[in-house]
Amino acid sequence: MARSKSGDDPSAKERILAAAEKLFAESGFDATPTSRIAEAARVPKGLVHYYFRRKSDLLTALVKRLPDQFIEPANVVVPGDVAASLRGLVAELDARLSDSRLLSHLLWREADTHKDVREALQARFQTIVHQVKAVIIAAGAGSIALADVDSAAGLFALAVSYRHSVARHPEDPPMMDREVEFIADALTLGAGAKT
Amino acid sequence: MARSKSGDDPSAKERILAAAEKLFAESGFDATPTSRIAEAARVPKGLVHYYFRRKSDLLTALVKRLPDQFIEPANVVVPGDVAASLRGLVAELDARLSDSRLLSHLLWREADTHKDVREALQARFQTIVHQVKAVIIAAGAGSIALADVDSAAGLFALAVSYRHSVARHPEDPPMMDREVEFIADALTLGAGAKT
Amino acid sequence: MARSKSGDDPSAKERILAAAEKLFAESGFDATPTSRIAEAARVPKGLVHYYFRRKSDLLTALVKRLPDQFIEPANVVVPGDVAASLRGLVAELDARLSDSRLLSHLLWREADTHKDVREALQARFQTIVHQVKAVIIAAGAGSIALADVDSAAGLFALAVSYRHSVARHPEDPPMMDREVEFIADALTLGAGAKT
Amino acid sequence: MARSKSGDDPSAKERILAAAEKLFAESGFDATPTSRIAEAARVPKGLVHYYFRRKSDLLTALVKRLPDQFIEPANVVVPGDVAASLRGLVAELDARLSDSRLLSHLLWREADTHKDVREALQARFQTIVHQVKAVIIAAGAGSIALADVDSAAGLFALAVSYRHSVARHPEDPPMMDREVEFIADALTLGAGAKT
DNA sequence: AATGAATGAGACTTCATTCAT
DNA sequence: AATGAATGAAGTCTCATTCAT
Repeated sequence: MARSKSGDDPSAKERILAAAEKLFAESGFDATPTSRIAEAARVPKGLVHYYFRRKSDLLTALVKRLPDQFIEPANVVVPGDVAASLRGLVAELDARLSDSRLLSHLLWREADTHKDVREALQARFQTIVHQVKAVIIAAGAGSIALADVDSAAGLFALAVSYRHSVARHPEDPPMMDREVEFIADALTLGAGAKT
Repeated sequence: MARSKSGDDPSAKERILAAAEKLFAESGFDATPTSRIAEAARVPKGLVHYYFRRKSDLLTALVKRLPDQFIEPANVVVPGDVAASLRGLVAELDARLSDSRLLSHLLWREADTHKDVREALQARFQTIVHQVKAVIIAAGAGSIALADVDSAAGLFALAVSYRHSVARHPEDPPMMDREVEFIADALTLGAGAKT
Repeated sequence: MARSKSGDDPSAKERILAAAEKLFAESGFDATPTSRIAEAARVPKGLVHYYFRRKSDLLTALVKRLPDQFIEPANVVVPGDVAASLRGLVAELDARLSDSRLLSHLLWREADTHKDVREALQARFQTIVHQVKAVIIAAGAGSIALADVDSAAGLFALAVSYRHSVARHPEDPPMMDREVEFIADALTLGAGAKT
Repeated sequence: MARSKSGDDPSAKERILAAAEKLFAESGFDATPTSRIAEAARVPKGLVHYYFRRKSDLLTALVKRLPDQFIEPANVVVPGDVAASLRGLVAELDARLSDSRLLSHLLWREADTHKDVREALQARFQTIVHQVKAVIIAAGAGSIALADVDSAAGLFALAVSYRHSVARHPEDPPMMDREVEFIADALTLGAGAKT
């Protein structure tokens, strides 16, 4: 009886979080009543507030579920081939972030109103920038101008973030593999080297 | 005080829109009660709904106030110098968009929930992409690979949009002139030409 | 210019009343905003309140437009034939009341809330009863029991009122010629005579 | 006072319905704010909307409380005496409907605006017509013309409905036993038989 | 006489949150 | 630990009515 509702169902708390993530992403934080979350999670309304005293605690908990992005650069670096390395990094980030696409987008939207969320997103952005730089340097050592690395990593992180967080509507400008190629090539050719 | 409501004061309707823009940008659309807008605009609560029957009409009206972005490419193109041309374009767009920074940011956030807003932003994005392409082609004719223009224009527009729409918190990664330079150089050097 | 909007149009005041009658009957008094009346009457909103300071004045004015129901019994009485006389009376009332069907129904509905209206309807009902009695007596003199006249006239007036005021939905039980026939026959045959 | 909310008090939900019935009947549906209902029921305003999400749900719930009118014809039929049978039926209906006089009247008034209500009233009317016919046929078998039964039942049902639904003001024409007698006699005497 | 901008009271409704059980 | 009834604050929106012109 203690686990009457379990079996292999995720725990009630887990179901609540999953429902919140889905509904927040669909309709926005403010437009999603906790009652609808309870309904979607198939738990009584009271339980939502039992686990998450304030509604915003749901958002905070969701932020904590953001998957870690730490990637072993070694796994994607193809020494001497920046383009291939970046392609590998894109694939790796995609795989790792695709699970949390809804979540990323939702956080992006609520970042303004919730400090928690904003900080989490900023940290995530910085993490990506650092990883990109590490990969570029590891792959391009000797063949690229270091002066370009910051610019390229910034653009790259921007593109990836945009693709995973902001651009969610089918009509949005797709974030495009050719641009990534463009950056890689530019680096290799030493664009900006003269700067 | 005798002429508090007349003289050089903007009209009540204008004050309402200005207050809405400010408050929406500060706290978000949902978190801003119309009553606070009325208060900030120094008009009675009823007048807000007299001019804007539904709250979302305020957003629609705000969208219509988005300044036109049509720029005469001729004004910024420096023939033969892509970097200078893009720098000119950035300056031009900055000047034109800086007035509506709050507005852009607010719209970006509400794009998910309001179709009007989403469409306006998408149109605006496309406009910028087209202008960038026109400038690049005009400035770089003969010296750049046309195959790169789309990639470069996409990245550039993305950067500009991001800078004007998303990055608003002082802690956000600043949108960076060096990246623009990087793109220009890459184009000139023919990055991606081999694709 | 004084009659700039006239021509053969009914006066603005008249148009307002007509619009009010139609809209009140369609949606009810409370559910009809004066603004919609103004719109339907093609007059500025201010004019409605200029002519009818309070909204309820519209109802009062409408009551005053109730057509007089005074019928010359002589016109419908067929001496010696009660059935024919009642049939004539029905036709006469129908002709006279059909113009005001909307109005009757509307008044019926609002009778509870507006004393004016209630009194007008009661007066109208009494008028009809009296007329029915007069017709029956004139037509049936000698051949019917006077004791029945009140009962018959009451039923008859009830049927007519119902038909003109309450039963407006197509699905409502139609008010039925056979019943009128039934009453006439009953009178002639002396139903209730033994009472 | 310690048990003000418990004991033999009807439940809060019941009190709300009772208050709504009373106030709607007194002032009409539109003119009764839910806040006044809450006040009359001695419950906080929020509770009214907790039980009845929309105000119109109150009406729907009230409709469902309409007492069933199914009467065992056997209980009122006096074989061979139509008049007595109809008198019995009137008494029976009166006893059964008198509790819901306010309710009936209120529903009648709102029938135009609320489809639910209209349908309920129409069904109720048909039920009464059928019962009247059954009683007449059972009581008058052999002694009345079947051709008259429909007319008579229609008139009778009309009178009863009117009496229970419309005529509520003391000044309204009373609904009158003599009319019922009149109908019974007419049936027995074969009024309309020649039709 | 006529107009429509302006006003503010108040209605319905939603919902996060509390609390007794 | 869990529940769902209960609460009341707050929001959006409608509208009759007033008033300056």
